Amino acid sequence: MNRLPMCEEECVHESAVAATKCGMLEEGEYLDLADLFKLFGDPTRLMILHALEQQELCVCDLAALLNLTKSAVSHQLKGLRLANLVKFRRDGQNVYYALADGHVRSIIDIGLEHLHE
Amino acid sequence: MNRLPMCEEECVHESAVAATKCGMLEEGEYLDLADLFKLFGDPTRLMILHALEQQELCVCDLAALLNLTKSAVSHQLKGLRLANLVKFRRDGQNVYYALADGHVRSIIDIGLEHLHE
DNA sequence: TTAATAGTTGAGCAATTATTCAACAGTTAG
DNA sequence: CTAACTGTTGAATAATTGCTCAACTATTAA
Repeated sequence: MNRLPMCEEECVHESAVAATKCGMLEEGEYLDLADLFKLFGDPTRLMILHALEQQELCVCDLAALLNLTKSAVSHQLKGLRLANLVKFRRDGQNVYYALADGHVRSIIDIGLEHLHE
Repeated sequence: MNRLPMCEEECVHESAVAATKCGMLEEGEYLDLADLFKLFGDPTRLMILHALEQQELCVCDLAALLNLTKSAVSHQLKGLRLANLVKFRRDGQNVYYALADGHVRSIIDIGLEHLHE
């Protein structure tokens, strides 16, 4: 996000850049989008999300499934909660987590498709 | 990826965990998938990808469009290249980059859909 | 009430990463 | 050839981040 030296302005296809600039989103959109995709950029969170694709699970289940501490799982779930990727309900001592909507599955599926082609 | 203390094994819904475990992928898949999504987890790379959704551009164009140095753009493009998200062709002094396939657009679109709902 | 279990949270540490800088390679023009 | 330009690369730095640890809250049972 720094200012450009003049020489970098000279070598550009100006009309192409101008046209592309019109189609760009506001900077905040890219920041929000990046924060969302960062959540998919960690194997632990991907495993949590993929597990929850299959069924609702409590924190302890996820910890046992993935060989992690409850604390580590809870920290990751917090990020997923704040991004509205998972929802939760308390039942007695347990807190059960589930996917909030179908976007998680869609994104993971496209990612796997890309890897396997 | 540490070993669990015994107490964490006791509080688990064992059949749910066992069933979920069967549906999980191999660990390497989650690592690869995370590496892929990490590329979407940075605003600069997202802007590069979104610009290339609109048209093929050279490194200098991207640098001017995004107010970055050519070096910064080139570094980011390297990651995108290694993940087969972008392709490139040289024409004289310029190297033109374009999206490699439709997965980038699909993933970004779903991400935006999630943010805006 | 006390004890036990499930879950959350904040601080701190180790590892990852985005950018800058400087040097280098490839192409074109004179 | 040299000079100018586009683009790449490696090292270094600054910022981010995932996990652990310890302390805490909440619910249940005795």
